[in-house]
Amino acid sequence: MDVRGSLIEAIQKALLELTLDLSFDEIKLERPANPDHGDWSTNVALAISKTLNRNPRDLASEITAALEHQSPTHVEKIEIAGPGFINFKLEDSWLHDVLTEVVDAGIEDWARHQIGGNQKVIVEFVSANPTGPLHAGHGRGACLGDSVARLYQRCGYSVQRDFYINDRGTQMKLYVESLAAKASDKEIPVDGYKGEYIQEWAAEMPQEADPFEWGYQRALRSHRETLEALNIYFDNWFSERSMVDSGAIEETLADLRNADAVFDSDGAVWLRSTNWGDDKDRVLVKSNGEYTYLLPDVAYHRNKFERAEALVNVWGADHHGYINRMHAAMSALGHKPEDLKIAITQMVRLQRGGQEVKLSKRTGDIVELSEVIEEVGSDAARFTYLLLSVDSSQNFDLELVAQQVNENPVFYVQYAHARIHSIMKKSQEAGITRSPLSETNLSVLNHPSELAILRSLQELPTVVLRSTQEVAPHRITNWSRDFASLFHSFYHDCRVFGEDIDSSTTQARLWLAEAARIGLVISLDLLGVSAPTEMWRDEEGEEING
RNA sequence: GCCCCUGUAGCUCAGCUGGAUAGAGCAACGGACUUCUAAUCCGUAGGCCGCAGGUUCGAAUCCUGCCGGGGGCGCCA
Repeated sequence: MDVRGSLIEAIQKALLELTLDLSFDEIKLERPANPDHGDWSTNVALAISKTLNRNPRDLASEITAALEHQSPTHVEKIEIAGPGFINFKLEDSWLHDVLTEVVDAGIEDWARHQIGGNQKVIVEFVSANPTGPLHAGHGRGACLGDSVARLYQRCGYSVQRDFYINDRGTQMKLYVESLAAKASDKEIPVDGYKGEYIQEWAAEMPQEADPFEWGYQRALRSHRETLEALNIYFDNWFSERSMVDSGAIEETLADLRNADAVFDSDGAVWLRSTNWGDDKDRVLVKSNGEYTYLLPDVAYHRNKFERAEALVNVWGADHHGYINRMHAAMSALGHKPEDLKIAITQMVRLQRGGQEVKLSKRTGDIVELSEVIEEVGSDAARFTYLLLSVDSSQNFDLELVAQQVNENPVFYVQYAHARIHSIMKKSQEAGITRSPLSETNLSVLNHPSELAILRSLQELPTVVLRSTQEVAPHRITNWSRDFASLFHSFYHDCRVFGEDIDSSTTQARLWLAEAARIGLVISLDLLGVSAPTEMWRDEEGEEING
């Protein structure tokens, strides 16, 4: 059991002595921001004082007295502060235990959770129409979805990545018509696609090819290649058309009818989504007999629920109005809304040197995601897309991310990793071998910079958990920045080896570096960013990754 | 008009499941390379947390209203 758990248990026991029965989860233990407030702190006395109608400081002193009888491990001092906080000052040894835990768990198991219980989760993301290349805005959803999938995996879920392909319907028809028109030098339809790529792809298309099938495959290949450049791979490319062929769409409609969730009006078939909190009922089948976008998508979600117990969708901000109707449809089919989690990413505004670059797919002046990757590199692209909360809109400045290394934190984090490798390599070259951890005296680690690294490592499991629950990989990005900063400080303050460093210190610091490496690799992997072992910079200041 | 996101340092943003003195990066200024990579480190300065109420022992965080910014409100996808 870690310190946190044993402290909470101790508090629980102390409360029982005062005939107060609180559950483990009711007792909050926090890491205070101010070091003067100790290593851990609880507000439990404040929280219960109201219902007991007692003075919180009196309660705190009674709880503290009961705690002191138990003398919990690592606890050096217990203090009451402010309105009634109970602060625990711990011996440094608790952090030395953290080091051992981290190294024992390793990259594989530190900050890994089993809360998923191998439950199947499908993360659906990107799902861009196969009507043209992915643009820069898709990058955010792509990086987010992939990172969320990695987070779920780390929390013990069995994850599949799904890409839903709208390979039928109006937009597809317009795309194919545009492509065919361009190929035969005819006028592109009024609402058609007019981007540069239409011309390029039309020129590639063999004369005898079926524009529909060829155009569809061409767009899919474009998507696949771009995503692979970001190291993103899908388990399922799910075709909308396939559900027409299999009858799944009609089955879905029948299921909705059986659930009394549809009605006919004005010659159209409607989903009674207002029954489940939507502002309007929604058309499923138009009066001309064609499906709207909604019905096949409902069928697709029905299919996903056949394959998994929980679903996560990553949608763009323009789809937010769609959440209610999809939840309504799933409720009608007997699923729980909380089993379909929908993350909305706010807009990405692409800029180049402060000048806005338009994202529109139909102006013909698009910036493709592949161009972004080419310009800034996969690592910088992923890190940048995952830097902000998805609730904030993002200005992604290509020039800044590609060139101004100082404003670009990805290199800062990767450099910390490269430095660790350099320490390992150089110490080996100096003839130092790392002795087993069990034979290493960690108590020499007492410099604030050393202890700060261990404190931060101790927090990573919590960060991972919250990141997953909140669909918020940016917490990982921010943790990795803060952690890299702590490592760089340590690097400066504490030399690992050299003439004036005794061998026991060298040994302990080598293990500290190893623990730091584990933390960095885990966090970078969750972001899908590489962890280079060397990074050098040439004389012009351009970065070169090794 | 309705719905979603948002407003925190000059700029870009964390922090929001209520906690103690609100943080980081960049920009500005001043320091640190004979030593494991200076892509680094240390320091200084910089804040009515949009505004006004409310709840609370305690509010950047929760609630209400207002103001500003972005997005969405089709038998389009």
